[in-house]
Amino acid sequence: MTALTVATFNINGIRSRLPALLAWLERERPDIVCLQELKCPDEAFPQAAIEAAGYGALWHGQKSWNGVAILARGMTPLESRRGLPGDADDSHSRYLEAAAHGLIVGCLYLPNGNPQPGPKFDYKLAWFERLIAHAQGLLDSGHPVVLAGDYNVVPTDELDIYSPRSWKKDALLQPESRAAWQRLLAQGWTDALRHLHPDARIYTFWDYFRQRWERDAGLRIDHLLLSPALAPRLREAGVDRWVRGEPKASDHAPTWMRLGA
DNA sequence: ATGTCCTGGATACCAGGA
Repeated sequence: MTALTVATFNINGIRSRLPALLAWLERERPDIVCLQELKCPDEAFPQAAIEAAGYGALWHGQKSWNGVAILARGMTPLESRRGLPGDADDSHSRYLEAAAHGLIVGCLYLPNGNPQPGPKFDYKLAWFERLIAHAQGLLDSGHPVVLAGDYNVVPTDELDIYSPRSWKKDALLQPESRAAWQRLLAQGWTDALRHLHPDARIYTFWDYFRQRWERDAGLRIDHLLLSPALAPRLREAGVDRWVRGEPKASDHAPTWMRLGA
């Protein structure tokens, strides 16, 4: 086994953000990348540019919204699942799973759920239940698994958000969202960033509104979870904040962890 | 309520989503 960097990045439109993605890949050279919010139909995915950067890719896109991809440096990931089980009528492209560099990687874009209450929030919670059910199966397999992506959940009011005041009614902070997150973790998953930095304020998303980047008014909603088989390899984790400060940046920054050999 | 930025459809802006 070799050391690996695994990252997740909500890119908010892969076509308009392709130069930013390529610059980040070149500078940080992650081994595995989970991307969300491609906002791009399958036929328009920029495969050639990503391959030229040294990455094989799988993608599950759709027109206008959602869309997830898994990149692996020097290889093409081997797809194991496209879409979460449990609802044949769910047309959103929000889950993709593959084997790469000796890991099973689940890349997810959990529904935002706003406004709440309402049908979008119900969809979020139902999607979360399907994720929890599927995650249990992954744990039962005993394989080394990473579940990475935009969970659209701020785990706590204290270290995961600059101030909860103006977000109290937001779907990202609701008790139901947080309870689902806690039930997922209670299966045995390790929240990589929080595990290594138990007392640090960590943000991965800064809203475009109201100069929230300039004020460092962020939220931690992009998460990397490790299965018990993999947790002993966790060495480092962080957020590539420099990406958020570039011109025309996504509202999220890449979030990563380093696994030892 | 406000603010910004993406996509797509039909225009020289708007709607929908986040």
